[in-house]
Amino acid sequence: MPELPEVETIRLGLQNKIIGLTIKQVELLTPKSFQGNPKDITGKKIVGLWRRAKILGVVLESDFTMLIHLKMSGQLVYDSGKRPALPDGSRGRFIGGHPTPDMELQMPNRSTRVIFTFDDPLRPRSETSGSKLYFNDQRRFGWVKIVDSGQGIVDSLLNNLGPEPLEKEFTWQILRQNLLRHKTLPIKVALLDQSIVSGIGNIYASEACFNAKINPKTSISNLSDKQFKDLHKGILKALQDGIKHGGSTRTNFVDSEGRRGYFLDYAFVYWRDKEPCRVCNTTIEKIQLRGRGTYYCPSCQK
DNA sequence: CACTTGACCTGTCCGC
DNA sequence: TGCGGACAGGTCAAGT
Repeated sequence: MPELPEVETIRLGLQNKIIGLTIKQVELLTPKSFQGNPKDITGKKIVGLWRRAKILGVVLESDFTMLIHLKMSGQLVYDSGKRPALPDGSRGRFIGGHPTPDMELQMPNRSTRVIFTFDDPLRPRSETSGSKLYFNDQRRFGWVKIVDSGQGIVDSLLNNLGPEPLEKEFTWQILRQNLLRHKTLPIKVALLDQSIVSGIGNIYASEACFNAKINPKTSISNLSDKQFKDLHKGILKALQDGIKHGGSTRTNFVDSEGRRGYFLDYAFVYWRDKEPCRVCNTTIEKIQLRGRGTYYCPSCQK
């Protein structure tokens, strides 16, 4: 579920917490979730943190970068060790009405795969002190990968990705050009293709089509230039709104402090089938496209 | 070549 | 109550 806005929310939260910290220990509770040698990053200081598409990069001094993909159910939760990891305010309702079991708020929990412990500058001699970063992943699709920072290795792993939608080089003309490589695809399916535009997943693909007033089934070859422009704007709005509300939590997304995101309280179509359109009151419909749930307003999106 | 399906996983929900 | 099956959705490999 983490898409660009969710990963960006995590990056923004971690940025002022872990840069400058030194990794003291790496514990692999689920070794399969971690590729590479933990020794390559142990004792190294974190000097940078970036996001490309849905991938986070943790840059370490002297040669290594740790790439993290959260896939469906990944979380990165930071615990300073100085106060409760998860403030009481986070124990809110989840969409769908599931109260959050306290157990899931404890770190570590049964979905914790990797624990990073940092040197605590305040208590450098203690073995047990130090803040921690927990990589949790219920479904184990996500991964952490240690790669050499140099020799273009990181670039080669990222170079099949399409443009970053929130960067200025992502124009409507670029969007059109990349989409026209696949003339017959339904537009919503194409938006999930990371080589066309990166970072969009199933939630924001439906929302972007709604914002542009385009039916998600529409074949790319049938789109006008006005519709490419509207789609470009619709993508930006969906992603920016997602970031503004701290991401989308349908089941288990949380930010770096364990807090849910609120975008779905403002979404127009995603997970709103059988509910009235916020614009025209028509009942929102759900269909399957390429096996993925797709939501739209049959009246606003002809 | 264009496109679809299956695999990877776990947890929840629904019908019988 | 228990059980089987569908569903959730990111990405890649394999299949049509």
